[in-house]
Amino acid sequence: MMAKEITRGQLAKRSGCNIETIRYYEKIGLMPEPPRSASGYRQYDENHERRLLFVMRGRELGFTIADLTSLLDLVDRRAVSCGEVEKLARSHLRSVQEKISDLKRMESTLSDTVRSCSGQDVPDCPLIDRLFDTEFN
Amino acid sequence: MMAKEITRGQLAKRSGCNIETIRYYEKIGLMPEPPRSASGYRQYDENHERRLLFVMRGRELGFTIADLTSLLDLVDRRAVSCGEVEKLARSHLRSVQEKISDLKRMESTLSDTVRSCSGQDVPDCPLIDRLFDTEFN
DNA sequence: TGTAGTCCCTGTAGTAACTACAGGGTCAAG
DNA sequence: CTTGACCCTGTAGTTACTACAGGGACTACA
Repeated sequence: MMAKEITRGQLAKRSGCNIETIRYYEKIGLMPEPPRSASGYRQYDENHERRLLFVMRGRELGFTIADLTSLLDLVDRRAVSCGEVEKLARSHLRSVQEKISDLKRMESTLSDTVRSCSGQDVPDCPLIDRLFDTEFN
Repeated sequence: MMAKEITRGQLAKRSGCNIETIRYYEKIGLMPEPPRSASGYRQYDENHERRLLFVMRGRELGFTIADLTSLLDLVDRRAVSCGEVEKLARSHLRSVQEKISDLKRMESTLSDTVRSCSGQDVPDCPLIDRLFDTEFN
């Protein structure tokens, strides 16, 4: 089989991942150390690209590096158990939902407060008042 | 007027702020350096407490330290302009709204995917497939 | 053959907003 | 006078990258 290896820069371009991030993922063990050319250049193949895309998609879904390390470890050990993965994913889902509700709380307070702003160049400001006001914990 | 100064630990307890965080806020200039007792203990008064609560409420609303530095700078210079504050707050509000929509996208993908999980101890898993699948960018 | 430009290599530092030590001094109670 | 709970300082660790600096390698072109 023909290898058609690519460099780190090429992998970065193809995947859309920052070139330094690829090296970072290697350093923390999320990406394997690829073989090197005679002059020390990293040589990546389709498996590396596949794995990098896995990581990138996982990150887009908000999984932590630790989560992805666990998931890829299951894959690497050929020990994927849908039940286990689901457990991790559901726990992540809950944390995403918590973040959403935190942010929604912020959003409603912010928009309520900003709505009552005059927008004029005056020293009296509802937001400043609200932040100083002892009534709001 | 009677001063009734309190220590850092007391301020921490009263405000609910972590004791180390108070020192951190001082280091980055968000809190002023308080006077010291003869033996070097920090002595805080109501103004410090008020300011700390301002910062804590601001952080709860998701403002960055830089935002709060700007806001408090306006206050300190007695140059609060509701228009200016509103501009900052609206820009922050937009970023909160963006975060919400990012998280909602994550949430829907995650819950869709997890819903199709068998939850059984089997190697075939929709989430893993989805992360590996080239169809999903 | 020389050289310019673009890659790649390494290690390290910086980002945000804290949080948690270690190693030492202080203060109040018994 | 000792014990325990405080306070002080500086520094390192956390998350997930990102951005250098200083040096080698490779390609194209004159």
